[in-house]
Amino acid sequence: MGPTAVGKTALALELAHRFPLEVVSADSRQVYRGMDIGTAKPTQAERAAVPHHVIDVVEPDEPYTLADYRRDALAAIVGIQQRRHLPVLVGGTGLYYRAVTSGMQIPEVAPDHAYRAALEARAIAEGHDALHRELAARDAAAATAIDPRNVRRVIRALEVQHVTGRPFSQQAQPVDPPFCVITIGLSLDRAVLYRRVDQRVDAMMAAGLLDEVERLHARGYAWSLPSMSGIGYRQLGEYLRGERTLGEAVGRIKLDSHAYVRRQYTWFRKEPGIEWRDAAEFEAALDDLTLRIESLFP
RNA sequence: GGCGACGUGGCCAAGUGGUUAAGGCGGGGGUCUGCAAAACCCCUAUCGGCAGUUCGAAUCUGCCCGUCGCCU
Repeated sequence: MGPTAVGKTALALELAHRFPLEVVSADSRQVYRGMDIGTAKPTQAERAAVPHHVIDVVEPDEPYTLADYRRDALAAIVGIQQRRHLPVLVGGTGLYYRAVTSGMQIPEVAPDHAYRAALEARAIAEGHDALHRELAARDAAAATAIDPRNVRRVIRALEVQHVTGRPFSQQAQPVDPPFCVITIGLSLDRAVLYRRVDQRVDAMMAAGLLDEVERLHARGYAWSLPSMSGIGYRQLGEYLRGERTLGEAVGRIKLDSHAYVRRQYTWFRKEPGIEWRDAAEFEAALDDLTLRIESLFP
C-alpha cells in the first residue's frame, strides 16, 4: 500500500522476479476499461509478465461498489491460491484495502438510487441535521458514529435501515480476516513525492491523457459519472468545457493529487499493522520484503 | 539626488479609527463498511520597523527600512 506515485507497482513487479506472484489491484479507478493513462494502470507488457486482477472489470458508466470490489478481489485471491501463487494486493484505495484484509461485513443492501436522491433532496431542503436526526431516531449507534455533515454516510445508514428494517450499525461488524496478511506501506518524503506526482502528471499528458479523456467523453460518458470525476478526468473535462485553460487544468490535477496523497496518508495511518518502508530506499525495501515473504514459507 | 505609489499569514487579497483582522490558493490534520482519485469537517497572521496622536489604529502623523514607477 501507499500513496499515489510512490512506486507500488514498480515494487510489485520487481518482487515478481523473486516469487511466483499475481497482483490484485486495490485501486478504485483502475477497474474502469479505457481509463488507462489517467489511472496509471500497469502497461499491457507488465500485465503480460505478471498476472493482474480486478483491473478493467467494468465500463466507465457501470456502477462499481465496494461490495463488488470485495467480491472480485476475494475471488481473485482464491484463484491465485489455487494456482499456488502468492497474492499481492497493490493499490492506494484505503477502503478497498480494508475490505479485503479486515474481513469486512458489508450490509447486503444494494444502492437504491431513487431513495438516495430523495434523501439528498431533503438534505438540501431541510439541512443535513434533519437527516441526521432521523438517523438518530432509527439507529442511535450509527448516528453517534457518523458525522452529521457527512451526508453520504448518513444516507447510506438510513438506506440500509430502510431496506432491512434493522440498524445499519448492527450489520457492519467486522469478522476475523480470512487470511494472514503482511502489509508493507511505501512512503516517501512529502516534498519529494509531490515532485514525483507532478512529473507523472506531465508524463501522463505527454502520453496522451487529453486524448483519452476526449475519447471517453465522445463515447458519451457523462462528466458526472464516478469514473469521470476522478483526478485527471475531471480537470481535463473542465478544460474541454472551456471552464479553464489547459495549463490551469494540468496545474489543478497536480494540486488535487497532492491533496489526494494527504487523504491517503490519513487513511493508512489509521490502519493497523502496516510496516512502513521508505520508497527512496527501493532496493532495501525490496530485499526486506523478500525476507519477510520467505519467512512465511520455510 | 528628487517626486509619487505601495508594503496585511508561504502566495493572492479584503479591510482606510472601535467586538476575538473577510475570503481564495497553498500547506497540515481529520471523518468515512455498497459513489472512496468521492463526499465532508477542522487548523493555518496581529497588519515592514520605531516613535507619536487618540479612551481606542492594520486603518491618522513623523522618521527609518524595503519594493515599484517617474524624473534629474
